[in-house]
Amino acid sequence: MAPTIRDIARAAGVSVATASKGLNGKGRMRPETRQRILDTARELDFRPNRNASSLTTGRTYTVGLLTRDGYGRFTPPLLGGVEDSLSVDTASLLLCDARRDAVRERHYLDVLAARRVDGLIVTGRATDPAPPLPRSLPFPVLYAYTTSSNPDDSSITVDDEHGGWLAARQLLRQGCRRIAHVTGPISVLAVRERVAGARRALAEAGLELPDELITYGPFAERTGFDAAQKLMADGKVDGIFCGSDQIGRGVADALGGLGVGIPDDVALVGFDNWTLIANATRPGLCSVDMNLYRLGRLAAESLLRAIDGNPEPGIRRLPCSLAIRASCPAPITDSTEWLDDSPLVPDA
Amino acid sequence: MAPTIRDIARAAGVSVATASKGLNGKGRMRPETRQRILDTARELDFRPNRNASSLTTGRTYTVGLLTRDGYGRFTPPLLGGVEDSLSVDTASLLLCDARRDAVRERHYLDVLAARRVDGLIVTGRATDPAPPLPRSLPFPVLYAYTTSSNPDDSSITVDDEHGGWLAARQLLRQGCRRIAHVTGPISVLAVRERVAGARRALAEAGLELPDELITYGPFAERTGFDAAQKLMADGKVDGIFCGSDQIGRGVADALGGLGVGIPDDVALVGFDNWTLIANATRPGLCSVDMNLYRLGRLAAESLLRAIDGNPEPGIRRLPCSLAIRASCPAPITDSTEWLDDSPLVPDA
DNA sequence: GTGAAAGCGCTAACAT
DNA sequence: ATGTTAGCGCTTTCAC
Repeated sequence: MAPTIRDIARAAGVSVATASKGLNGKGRMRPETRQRILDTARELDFRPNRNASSLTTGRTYTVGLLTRDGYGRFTPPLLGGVEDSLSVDTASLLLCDARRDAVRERHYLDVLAARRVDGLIVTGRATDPAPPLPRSLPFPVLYAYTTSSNPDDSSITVDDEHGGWLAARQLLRQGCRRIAHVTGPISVLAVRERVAGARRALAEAGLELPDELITYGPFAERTGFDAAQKLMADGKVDGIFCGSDQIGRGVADALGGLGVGIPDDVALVGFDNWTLIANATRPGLCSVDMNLYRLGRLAAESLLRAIDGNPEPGIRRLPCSLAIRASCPAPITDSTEWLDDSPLVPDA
Repeated sequence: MAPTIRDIARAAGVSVATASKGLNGKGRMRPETRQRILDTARELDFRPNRNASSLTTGRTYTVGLLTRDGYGRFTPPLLGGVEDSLSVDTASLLLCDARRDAVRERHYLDVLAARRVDGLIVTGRATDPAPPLPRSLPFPVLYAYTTSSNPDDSSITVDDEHGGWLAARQLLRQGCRRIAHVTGPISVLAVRERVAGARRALAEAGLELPDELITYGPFAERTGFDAAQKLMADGKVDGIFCGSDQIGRGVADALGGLGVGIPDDVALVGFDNWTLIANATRPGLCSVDMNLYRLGRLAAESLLRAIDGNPEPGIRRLPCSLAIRASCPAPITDSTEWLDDSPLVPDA
C-alpha cells in the first residue's frame, strides 16, 4: 500500500498535524523539522491522497470538459490551451463527450456533480449559441467556442466578424478591388458574421460585397471548386475570401485547372489556418487563424477566476489573426494580425 | 451546500448506515425502507460524493489517459472508444498531454498517482514501441496504439502488416498486376510493417514488390504527387498502394493532371480512411481503416480487466478493415474486411 | 432488518 | 514550535 501521512509522521518523529503543515508549507516550524518531514516524504515516495484532502478543503482541483459533439477538428488546440492553463493551478481535466445526446449530457452532469468538480467548460462544434445546460449546476460553468444563449452565463468565443474583416482587408491590401466570398451554410452564425466583417472591410475601402458574389454551401472542397468555376466564367473577380481552408483548397484547385494565376490574377484567403490543408494547397493558402489554443487558455483562466468567486458573465469575443502565405502575400503592417502565441500543438 | 448522506438518513428516518446500504443496493432490508431512502434521495437531489466513497472503497473509478505527443489526427476516435467503454463501468477519464516532454510526463504521473487513479492508458502518435514509463506505477498501465518495448507491459495496437496486406490484396482483386507503393518514412515501424504485408499479399499471387517500386517520404501530399509523376514516366504501373490518404490525394491529383484514369488505368488504395480527405479526392479514395474507435474500446476493456486483477501482458494487434471507394472498387468477397462497428465519431 | 461505531487519509482549530 | 482533537462524507464490520 501507498504510504499515508501517518507513515511519514511516524518516520519523521512528529505528529500527523505537524507532518501535514510541513508538507504543505503552512504554519510555523523549525526549518530543520520541515526539512526532515520533506526528506522522509521523498524517501518513502509519499504522494498525498488528493481525494482525501479535497474532502476537507472542499476543492477537488478538477475541472470537467463537456463537449457536446465529439472531438472535432477544433477541439484539440482548445484542449491543449485549457490543459496548460489548468496545470498552473495543478488542476486536472475530466473528459466528457455528450455526442449531441441529451441523455448522455445529463448523465455526465450527474457524474461531474458526484465528483464535485470545481467547474465545467462546455464546448461544441460551432460558435452558435447553444441551449444552456438543463439545470442549475453546483459549480461555475464556462462556455468556450460555443456560447450560451443565456446572457447570465459566461462564454468565450471567436470574433468571426473580426476574422472576416481581417480576411477581406488582406485581399484589399493585396490590391484586389472585386472580391467574392465562397463560404459555408448561411445557417451557421459564424458564416453570417464573417460576411458582415468582410462587408465592413470593403465598405471602409469604398467597395461592396454584393449578394451575387457570395456563394453558400457545405464546408467542403467541392463547394469551392464549383463556385470558382462559376466565378471565373461570369466576371472579373480578383480576390476570393474562402470561408474555410477546405473551400479554399477547392477554389485553388479550380483556378489552377483554369490556368488562373494565384495570387496575381486572383488572390485567395482562407479560414481556419488548418496547416495541413493550407500548406498542401498550391500556392500555400493565406488563412485566418482563430487562435483556439489561446481561446482554451483564456477560457480556463476565466473559469478559475469564477471558481474563486469572480465570475465574468457575458460573451467575450477574441480577435483572430492572419497566417500570411503565398496565395495573398501582402505584408503585415501592424502587429494585431499575428497574435499566435501557441506552442506547437498538433493541428491535424 | 449539497446534501450529504446524513441529510438523507435523517429525512428518511433511518440511520446513516442503513441509508448507505439502501442507496447502494447492499445488505438486506425491507423493500419499503429501501424505497423510502431512494425516494428521499431523489427529492433532495442527492449525489453521493465519490471522493468520499473512494476513500473507503479504495477505488476511484477514474482512469488516466496520457498522450505523449498531443491530440493528433488519431487520438479523437480512440478517445471516443475509451470513453464509451469506461462509461459502462461509470469510470471517468482524466486527460494528460505530456507533449513529448519528459518533465511533463513525470509531473502527470505524479498527479495521477496523487489522485489514485485505478489505471492508465498511454497513447502516442505512432505505433512504434515507446520507452516504458520511467518508474513502476501503483496502478496498471495499458499502451494503446503505441506499444511498450517492455514485453511484460500490455499493449494493444494496429496490425499494420494486415493493413498492408488488405490494401495490396484489394488492388490485386481489382486486377492490378504491377503494383507500386508510395509511403511514409522508412524509420516508422508501421511503414515497414505495411510494406511487409503488401509483399505477403503479392507473394500469394505470385508477384513481387521490388524495392524500386517503393517510394519513402514524408506523410504529405507532395510525396504522393512527386512519386506519381516519376512512376508514370518510368513504366507501366497499374496500381498504387499509398501509405496514407494524404499521399493518396497527392497521387490522385498527379494522375488526374496526367490524364491517367483512376481506377481503370491505375487503381489506388490509401491508408487511414480519413473521410475528409478520402471523399475530397477524385475519385473517392478506397482506404484502409485502422478501426481506432474499436481499438479505444478494447483498450479500455482490457484495462478494466487489469484493474480487476487480470492483466493481459504482451502486444495485441487488431486487424484493419477496408473502406471501398471508387479509386479501387473491387467488391468485398468476405466479411473480415469491414469490421467498422464505430458509431459516428467526428473524424476530422 | 436496522443502527452504533470505527475508520478511510487528510486538514484545521485549538491547545500546549 | 508542536501536538490533540474533531471532522470532511462515506462504507463497513458487528451488535442488537
